[in-house]
Amino acid sequence: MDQIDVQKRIFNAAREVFTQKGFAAASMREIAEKANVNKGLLHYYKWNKRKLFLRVFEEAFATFSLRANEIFESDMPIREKIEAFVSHYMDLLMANPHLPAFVISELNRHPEEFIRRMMQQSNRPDPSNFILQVQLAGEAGQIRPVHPFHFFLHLLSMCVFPFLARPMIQGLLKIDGDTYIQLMERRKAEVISFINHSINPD
Amino acid sequence: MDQIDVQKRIFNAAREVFTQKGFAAASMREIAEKANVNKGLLHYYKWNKRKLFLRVFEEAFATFSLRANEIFESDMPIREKIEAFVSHYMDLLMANPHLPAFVISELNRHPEEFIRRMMQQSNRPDPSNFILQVQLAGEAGQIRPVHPFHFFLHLLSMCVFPFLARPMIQGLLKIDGDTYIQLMERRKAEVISFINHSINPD
DNA sequence: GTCTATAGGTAGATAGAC
DNA sequence: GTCTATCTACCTATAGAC
Repeated sequence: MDQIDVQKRIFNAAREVFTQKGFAAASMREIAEKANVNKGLLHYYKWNKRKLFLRVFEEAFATFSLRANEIFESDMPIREKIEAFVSHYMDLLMANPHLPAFVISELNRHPEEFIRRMMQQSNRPDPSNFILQVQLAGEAGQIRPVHPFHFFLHLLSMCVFPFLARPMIQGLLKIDGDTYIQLMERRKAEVISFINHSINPD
Repeated sequence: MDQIDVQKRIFNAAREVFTQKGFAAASMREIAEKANVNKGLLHYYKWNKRKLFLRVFEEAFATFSLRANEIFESDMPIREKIEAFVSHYMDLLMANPHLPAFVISELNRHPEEFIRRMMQQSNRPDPSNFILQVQLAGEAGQIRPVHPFHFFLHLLSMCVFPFLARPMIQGLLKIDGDTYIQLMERRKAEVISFINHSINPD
């Protein structure tokens, strides 16, 4: 572990601490300890708490928005695209189960700054292609006409929310983390089926 | 404002500060200032930061779980109950638009403690009645048979998630807070219609 | 590059005057 | 009940020895 480049050790430690504790509860001391470097070194490498946090947050946010854009902008028929989104996006969420809560928490802590900063970046989420496709598919009779933006929100909500409410759901069902992942794996088919039944033309 | 009972002023200030900043970023000084009382008074009234926070969190959590239980345990046919839930729960969310992010953030910050503490309380969320009703309605052919727990999750997700992702959605659509509320008011009918189309028997 | 020491600030909590 | 003053602990960040 100590073999790895110091810069990388610092950043990995920062990711771990910030995503677990959030900006306010995190400390530079803890990041330094976890990276096995001296506190002073963080500043030698031109980091401060805010810069380190912004890098971690942007990486986390980009993880989710890039994958979503990838799928939304791909060249697939609407139903396949919905299936691909549910399947691949939930895979991503299962691989990073605590990142969604981190992003949502910090995003709501400074909403104006978030809107200002993130929405000017190239990696911002952009479902416009998908929304247009839903609109056109409805007009062409391929699917039941639905409000395209709200449909996008339905899709995203059903995939992401269970990971935000995870502690509550684990408490309700009295299940452990592994069982939770199994439940989410099973959920993919449930979400796809639920959506497909809703958008079948009358 | 200074007329109000000191205890109530303290608690109102605590609610405001904690829900806006979260536990870690909140300070007793700020709560005291907002309540127009001396810092020392907070401790005179036997409060400390943790106790004050727990009261605020429990109140916020109970707000959402009590209303949900109320609807889930009411005596209504399944379709009416779904409509009532979407309508009344989204009303509650619109009336407290920043509480969901607060609850989800803090809940994920200490998941084990949350599961231990909240799930033993009388006001914990309990959708078991609703889940059973969905199961029975499916068997009776009133609705298409669906996985009852995942269906409950679909319903909750579509109502709550848009309030958690609010800054992102406002950024995407370039709309202000008032327009957002209008969008959510409109959303009620979209969610109800989306669900109804999905659960119509084949 | 890596360390120690410390500056400078703010946090929660308490003691005691009034 | 309400105030001031203060304690202890921790934070970020920096200066400077090695």
